[in-house]
Amino acid sequence: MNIIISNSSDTPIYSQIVQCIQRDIVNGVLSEGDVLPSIRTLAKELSVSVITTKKAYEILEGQGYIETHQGKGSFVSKKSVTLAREHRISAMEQSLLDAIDVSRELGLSYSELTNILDTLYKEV
Amino acid sequence: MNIIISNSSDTPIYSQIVQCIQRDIVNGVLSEGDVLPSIRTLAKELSVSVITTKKAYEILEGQGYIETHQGKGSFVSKKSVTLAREHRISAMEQSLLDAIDVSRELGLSYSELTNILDTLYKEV
Amino acid sequence: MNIIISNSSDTPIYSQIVQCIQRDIVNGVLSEGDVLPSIRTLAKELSVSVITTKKAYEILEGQGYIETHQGKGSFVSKKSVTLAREHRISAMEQSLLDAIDVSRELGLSYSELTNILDTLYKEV
Amino acid sequence: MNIIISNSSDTPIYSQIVQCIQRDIVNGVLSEGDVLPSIRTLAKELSVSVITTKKAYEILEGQGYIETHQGKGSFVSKKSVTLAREHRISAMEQSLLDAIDVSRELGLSYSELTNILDTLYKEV
DNA sequence: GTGGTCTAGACCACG
DNA sequence: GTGGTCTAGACCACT
Repeated sequence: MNIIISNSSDTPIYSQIVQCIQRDIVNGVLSEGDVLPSIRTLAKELSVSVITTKKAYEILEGQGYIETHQGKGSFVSKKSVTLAREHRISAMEQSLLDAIDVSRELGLSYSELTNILDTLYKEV
Repeated sequence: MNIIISNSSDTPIYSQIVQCIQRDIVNGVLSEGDVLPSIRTLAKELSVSVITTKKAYEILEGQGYIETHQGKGSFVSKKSVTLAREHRISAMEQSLLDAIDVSRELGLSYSELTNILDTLYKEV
Repeated sequence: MNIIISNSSDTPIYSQIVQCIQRDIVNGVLSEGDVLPSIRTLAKELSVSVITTKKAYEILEGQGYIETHQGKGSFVSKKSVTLAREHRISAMEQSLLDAIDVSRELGLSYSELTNILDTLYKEV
Repeated sequence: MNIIISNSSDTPIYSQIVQCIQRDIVNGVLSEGDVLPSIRTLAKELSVSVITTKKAYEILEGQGYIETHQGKGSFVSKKSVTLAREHRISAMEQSLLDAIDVSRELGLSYSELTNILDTLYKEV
């Protein structure tokens, strides 16, 4: 598990934590049943407030990624992998839809759009 | 010119105004030298505070889209069209790059990515 | 007499008119007793409001540069040349004082300051 | 940190605040990473509206002098010292250029100009 | 009429 | 505690 947060970013710290954990679940770095660090441990590691890590865990629990059991800790849930994958797919589709919208707004044809995608794909 | 704002949106009202005007500049609805409605007139039309419309105009001026002169009003600047177009293109490229990143994260091939793009393009 | 105004400048138009006329008096383009164009004529030439030219003339009269006689027009006053010269000298001194202030703030020595002045003088 | 504002001045209060903070950065009174007083605290101290201090901080952020993060406060940025110094130098050069322009307009020689500078330098 | 500055409040999000 | 957004007024300068 690998969480890096940036104080200078404009996305809230708790969101950054949420995204990092979701990413690790998609990547397979975190698997079903794995234990997450306690909110206090994580808060210390990241030098942030306990409130902040707590909020992140609450969001992840609300979305079904993790399950928290009193006195035992937080665990990666069964459905988390499927959830995370669906989440990333819909994010990708939304990005593509955004690009399509703008390309039409700019008067570009479909082949012009795919050419740009092609170029970008080779670059990175 | 056509500005529609939503109070329930989570993007601030002044941002919505900024985006609408930028969009109208890209679309050619607003051209170089055109006068924008006064901050007070626009505020009445949209039923928002004068300060909100003023903030939108200040941002647009800071980005070089418009020029504001005391006692005269606000005007679409010369470089606005170029600026707006560049802005939209880079936004589209960023969307595509995001989609590419996620597709790789999910282990999709390039042809799988373009198939999704193709499907989405026909749908909307 | 040569008045050029800029709508995009942030100095008010009436100030620009005042400065242009003061400058022409210093330069000798306007001499004691010369007639100035009427406020209406000047307003037409410059494509500005009559109120604006009127304000400029009022300021010039208040400072003693011109004299306005009902039905005859506005004339360059006797003391205008002396006035204008003094005005420019004090403006120059103020600029030098500003530069001195900043040079001290930056920790520059007197010789460093004069070196910069020397360089700038040769450049322009 | 030392901010003094004048209500009777014709420069807006928020500009005065901006200038004071820029000056303190040049002087080294404020250094990279230092926390600025919160906009509310500063507003109380100066007996001005929160919006006025906020506007000052927004301008400083736009110019790159400070960084503001929600819930954390405003901090002096890395590049602030360089920025501030460059800013002051170009301001000083502009003052000198203005003085040179006027001296030529008045028909003064270079030595007459430096004599005036010399006199002024000793006076203050 | 226009924008520029300022006030004295309010509610929300973040830590 | 912090800043971010917004309101509903006010007075002034410029055209």
